[in-house]
Amino acid sequence: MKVRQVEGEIEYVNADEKFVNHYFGLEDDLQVIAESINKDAHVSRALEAYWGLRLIRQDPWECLISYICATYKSIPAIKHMLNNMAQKFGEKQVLDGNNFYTFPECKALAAATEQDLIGCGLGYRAKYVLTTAKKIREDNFDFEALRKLPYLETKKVLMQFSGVGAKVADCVLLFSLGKSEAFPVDVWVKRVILNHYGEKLSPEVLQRIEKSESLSTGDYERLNRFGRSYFGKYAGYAQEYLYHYERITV
DNA sequence: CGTGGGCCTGTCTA
DNA sequence: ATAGACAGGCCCA
Repeated sequence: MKVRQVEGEIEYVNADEKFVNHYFGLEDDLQVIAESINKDAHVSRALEAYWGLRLIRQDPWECLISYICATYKSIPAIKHMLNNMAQKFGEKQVLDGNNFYTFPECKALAAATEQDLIGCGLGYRAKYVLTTAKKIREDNFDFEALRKLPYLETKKVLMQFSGVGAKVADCVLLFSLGKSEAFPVDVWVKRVILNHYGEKLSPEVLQRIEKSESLSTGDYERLNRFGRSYFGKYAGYAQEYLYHYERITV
């Protein structure tokens, strides 16, 4: 499948238009979403600066494993790891004479050894990926069933997997399970909140997260809850715009 | 039940 | 060039 964007127009080259629209969130009504999350001048600036930014709908399995791998890693390093895994455990596809590798199936990773995965550069994450893949296979786990559950319940289920804490769970909920109220708090979102929403938190909490490098479980919950209650049912979209704005612009 | 320390290793900077 | 810091957090004590 091949698709590209040229001058704001999307070209569907041998691609399933319906799939592409769904995958890139093109069906989402940005006007409605923007009205819903446009609570203050700062998020308003972010919306204007990156108008058109949307949430993708990844495959939940792929999303889960990718974010397990993403912990405590830089983005280039994450890409590298995922490429290694795809080459070693994915299926080869040829398009226009170029080789590509699909994201590995659960079956393939469950059959891997820890050393295989360490060889892909996963480090200590190898154990998490392996344990999670095996559990999904043993339980015959159904990601689709999660779509019917409410946000908090779904999050609890995901957090039972090895290597999945609140942040990873929130990312999977947002980017693959359609839970638009999920509000992942990573280091960048933490900076957003410190720099622009400090007055929304209690002074004690504010002071604590300012001086600490990492986020405790409790403080993650507090920032996450702030995002969801302040921005509402499309908090995840607010998160995306604010995150992007903080990374690129500020 | 909440909190702090340790962690594989690829990238980037000094 | 090569060492050292840091990275889209999680687990365990």
